[in-house]
Amino acid sequence: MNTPYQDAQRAGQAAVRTTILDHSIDLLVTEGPAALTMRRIATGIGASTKVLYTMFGGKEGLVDALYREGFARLRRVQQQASRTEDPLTRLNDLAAAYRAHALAEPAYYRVMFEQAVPGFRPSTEALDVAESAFDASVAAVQACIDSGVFGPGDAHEISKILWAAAHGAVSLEIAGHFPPETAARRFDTLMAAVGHAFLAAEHGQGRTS
Amino acid sequence: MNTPYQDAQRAGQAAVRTTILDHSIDLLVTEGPAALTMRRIATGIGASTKVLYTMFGGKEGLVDALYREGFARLRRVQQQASRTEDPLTRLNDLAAAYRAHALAEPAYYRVMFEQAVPGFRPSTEALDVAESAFDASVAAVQACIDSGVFGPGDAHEISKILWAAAHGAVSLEIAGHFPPETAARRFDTLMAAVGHAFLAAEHGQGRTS
DNA sequence: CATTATGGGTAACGGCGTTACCCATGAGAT
DNA sequence: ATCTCATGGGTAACGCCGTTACCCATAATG
Repeated sequence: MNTPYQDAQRAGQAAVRTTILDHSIDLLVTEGPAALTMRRIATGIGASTKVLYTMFGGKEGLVDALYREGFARLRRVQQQASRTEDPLTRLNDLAAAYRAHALAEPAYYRVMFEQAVPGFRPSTEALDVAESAFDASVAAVQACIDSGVFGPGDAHEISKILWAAAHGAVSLEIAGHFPPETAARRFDTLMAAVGHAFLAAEHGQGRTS
Repeated sequence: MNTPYQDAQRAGQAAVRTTILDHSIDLLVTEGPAALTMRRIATGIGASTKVLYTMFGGKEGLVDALYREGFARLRRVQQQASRTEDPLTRLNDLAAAYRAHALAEPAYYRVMFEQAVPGFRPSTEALDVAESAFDASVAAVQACIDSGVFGPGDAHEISKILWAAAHGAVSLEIAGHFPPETAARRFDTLMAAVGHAFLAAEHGQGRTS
């Protein structure tokens, strides 16, 4: 399919690509989004800015790659948190892991949800990557439904709604609207309230079509 | 207390100040956060950038003023939406108004919640202004508690949790994670689910301390 | 009328994303 | 083996940005 030359070329490009991304991530995490400039990345790896442009097409493309990486990390964290057997406590663990991860890597969270890079909008492929970070959550919700803890419903839909709730609480916390002492309690109260609405029990509020 | 001269001087400064803010808002709403530069504001009002710096101290101060204005508008919208008598439908109206306002003025929403201006963090006074935008919501929750629709609880706390839920759903919608057709339904489902947890009825989930 | 403080305009500094230009390098042809 | 030529990366510039040092006109004070 490819000549050995093309393979080698491509391998070299891939190596350069990961080098660039590694250094960009380093800048992002250690100095924040403001330090993420094309010049600093280029000089940091000992190359000229031209390389970044031929390889990523511009800052937009580079940030898109970081955006994907951010959700890939979230996905990893979510999968590690979904080993618990009991479906309901597993959902709890996933929510807690979501908040912990957001607070632990605020730079990524800003890129992912707070438009830290001024004009950036994720591509549709990037949004798909983001979507896949919540596979574990969907599976946990499905397990809750299958085991009868939750009433019947669309696991995908319920997972999205849980995500919205978790994201809202974490987002306000990071934005400074929730004081640190109360933020954790409010997060737990909100997640418990939403989860409660989907329980199989008694009365039929909160169904999803 | 003040000499007439000082009064006149101050009046002139206040007029210049509102002129600057009006033009900044105009730029923000019509061209988005990227167009909000000190140079464009200055040339737009026919002055030099120096005026902006003597009056606001820098871009940070100017954006802080816009941040306050954004929450002042939200406050106004919320108060207009809180004329309904029945407490529970009033809460519903407030939530709907919150989402409608966020979608109608995305530029403000970005300044308020998505760090549209790269390094900006609101001052504590600005956060207080933000807080006051939710007075109507707190009052509605208190009315729900007083009328027995909600169980006993801290109205302030419950209002914050409702805010977090609404914000999460709207934020994901604006970020592109919720397709337009489903966003409204998800918002309603989430708000219904959270509200349901605080109803006075039967079982005691979702209390707030 | 002379002096002095104040406030705003000019023009610059350093940094940003981006790109036009140029040259070295190496593949393919003769 | 030499030549031609396409390609990829470095240099340096362009036009922005936020910010500020400098200068001068204006107006209050003696």
